[in-house]
Formats: sequence, C-alpha cells, structure tokens
Amino acid sequence: MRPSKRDELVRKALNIFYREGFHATGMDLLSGETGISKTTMFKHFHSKDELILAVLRLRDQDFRTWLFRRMAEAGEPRAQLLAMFDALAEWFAKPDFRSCMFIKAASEYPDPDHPIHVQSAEHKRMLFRQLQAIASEAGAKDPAGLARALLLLKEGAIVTAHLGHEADPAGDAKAIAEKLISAALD
Amino acid sequence: MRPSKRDELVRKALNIFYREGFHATGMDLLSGETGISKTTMFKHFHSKDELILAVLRLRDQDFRTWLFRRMAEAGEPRAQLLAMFDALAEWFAKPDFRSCMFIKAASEYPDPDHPIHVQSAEHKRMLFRQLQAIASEAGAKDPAGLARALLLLKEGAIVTAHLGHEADPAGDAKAIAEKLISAALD
DNA sequence: TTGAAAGTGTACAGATCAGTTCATTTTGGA
DNA sequence: TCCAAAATGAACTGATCTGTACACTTTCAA
Repeated sequence: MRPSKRDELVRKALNIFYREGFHATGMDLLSGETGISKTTMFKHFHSKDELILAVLRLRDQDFRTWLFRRMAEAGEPRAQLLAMFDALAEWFAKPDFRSCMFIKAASEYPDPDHPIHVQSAEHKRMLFRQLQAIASEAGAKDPAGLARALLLLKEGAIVTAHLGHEADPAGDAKAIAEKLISAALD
Repeated sequence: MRPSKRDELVRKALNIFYREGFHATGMDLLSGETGISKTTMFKHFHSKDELILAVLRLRDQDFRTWLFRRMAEAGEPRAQLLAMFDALAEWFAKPDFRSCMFIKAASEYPDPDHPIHVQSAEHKRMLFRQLQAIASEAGAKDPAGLARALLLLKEGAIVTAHLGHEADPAGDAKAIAEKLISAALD
C-alpha cells in the first residue's frame, strides 16, 4: 500500500475544511480541488465523517508539534509557558488564520456524543496534559490549575482574534499569563 | 401586520439552530418543528440567511439583556464585573448549554465578509462597549484594557466549558478576574 | 358580514448532497 | 516486460437542500 495519495488527500482536505467549513465542503468540491477522484476518496475513507476524523488527527498532530516545539525553543520551563502566547501571536498574524479547527468542528457537530465532537475535545485534553507537565517542571504550586488558567487564556485569545476587533489578543493574554505565572511560582 | 408568527418563528428557530447547528438544520425540518408552513417562513424572510440574521439579532438582544441585568443586580460596578462570571457559571450548568451562538455562527460561516460572520463580530463589539462602560464606572485606570481582559476570560471560559473536561471554567476565570480587577483599581 | 391579509398544504424545480458502480487507465515493483 | 494494485472518469442512486407556485383556508378588523 502506498500511503502518499491518502496523506495528500487528508492534508489538502484539511486546508479546505479549515477555510470553508465542514458542512459547506462537499465531497465533489473536495475531489475537484484536490485532484483526487471521488472513487479513490471513498476507497480510503468509507464516509465523509471518517475523512474528517483523519483530518482532525492530522491537525492535532501538526498543531501540538508546532506549538510545543516553539515553546521548547524558549528554554526554561517558565519561559516556555510564556512563549505559548508568542506562538499564538504569530499564528493570528497569518492571513489565513481562521480560528481553531477543533472549536469549529465542535460547533458544526454540536452533539457531544458525535465522534467528531469527542475527538475535538480529546485534542484539548492532550494540550492540557502537555501544558500541565511543563507547569510542573517550572515548579508551579498547582500545575493543573496553572495549566487550566493558561489554556483558558489561549482559547479566549483565539476566539477574540477570530471574532473580535482587538489589536493584539495574544499580547493581552500574555500580559495576564505573566502575572499568573509569577504568582504560581513564587 | 401581526408580528406574532414571525417572532414565534425566530424564537423557535433560535433554539433549533443553537441545538443542531445552522447548516445541519434544513428549512423543511424547521417548518416541521415550529409548525409554521414553509410558505409563511419564506414570506417573512426571503432566504435562510436572512432568517439566521434575525435569529442572531434576537440572540444578541436576549444575551446582553440577560447578562447585564444579572451583573446589575450585584450592585457596585466592581462587584458587577465579577458577577459576570457567576452568570456564566449558571449558563454553563444548564443541560442545554452548547457554547456561544456567535462563535458557532462564525465557525459555520468562516468568510469574514459574510453578513452572518460580520454580525457575530458585532455582538462581541457590543459586549465590549458595555463592559468598558462598567469598568469605567468602577474607576479602572485603563477601562478598555480591563474590558478586553475580562472578555478574553469570558470567551475562554465558554470554549472550555463546551469542549474541555474542566469542572468549573467559570470559577477559574473568576479567580483570574479578581486579580485583574484588584490590580486595575488600586 | 364582508373582504383583504395572513397562513396552510402540497407539489414542484433545480441544485447539491453522500455514496456507488463499473469499465478503463495508470502506476510501480519484481 | 509483466501484473496486480491503485487510481481514474463518468454516470448514476436516492435523499436532501433552498426556494417557488398555487389553490385553499383562516383570521381579524371595519
């Protein structure tokens, strides 16, 4: 089995779903835009939902790899935590930024038991675990509490960057994070 | 003109869109669930998008009226600001809570120039203005900055309540808000 | 009571949706 | 070179989508 076509499909579908939305993107359009025949698409994935789940798995990998690599470059655990918001600022500045794929997925599949909704929630949990580990390394008194607070700031910044009129939501979030981190580590 | 049918339609459509999503809710289903004929629906609104815009206008009114009334009951401006998070906690606890309608609308209509997206952003701006006024009354050194920070916490709490596994996102947000308000008023 | 406005039910148009079928062509490794 | 796996294109199913047409009924106020 050669996985290249399948991977190519998932990666291209990711960009289109992210830009246009899930329901608004039909399989015919997807086939046309990717240049991959519908027959092949349905050979790799038995349904549109399965394709979306594969897209979300890829996005989860890509996003967490990107974010925590950026954070790791900052050095000390305490600096890593703050660096999350610098990474967010870069993301928001991209012209094709359109919010968080998992917030959007959960919005389009509101049933909490739907696999797409469940998998979106799982992404957030993975973020929490990794962030908690760094907060722990940094010597936080309550690593879980600090991780929850920083993630709350992250989600707020994303929504505000997408829907708000603010100049620098990532900067606002970072300023708050600095206070929280100082208080959590002293 | 008797507006009762029209209002009834908008109010019932609001609940269905909120529960099921916009694209996932067809006009036939809407007609069936509301008991209002499709002919009448399209006499009042020339398209589904127009109905959605009316739904969002109603939701904007309802939500801001509810939120700022709850806050006003808290008395002093400083207490009002904190009361926002108590109101959020009540909202999150409702069994039919499914995130913020405007975050969902912007997710389903990702084109920033789409009227539905524009109107969703406008809701957030209205929230900002009202919150800024209260921050100003409270004597904040930078009312706009405090309003931005509190709204960022609000959006983060909503997303976390919808998608996260946290026990009390509104409480987490409130704890952070307390620190910010104290620092902004001293 | 009457008459216009508002609402109904049904059937329909035309497009699009997810997903299938099948005969043909392309591909890449042995 | 050969062969099986992979991919293709195009037509097709049946359902659903937004929106329309039209004849009929209900409502309400003058």
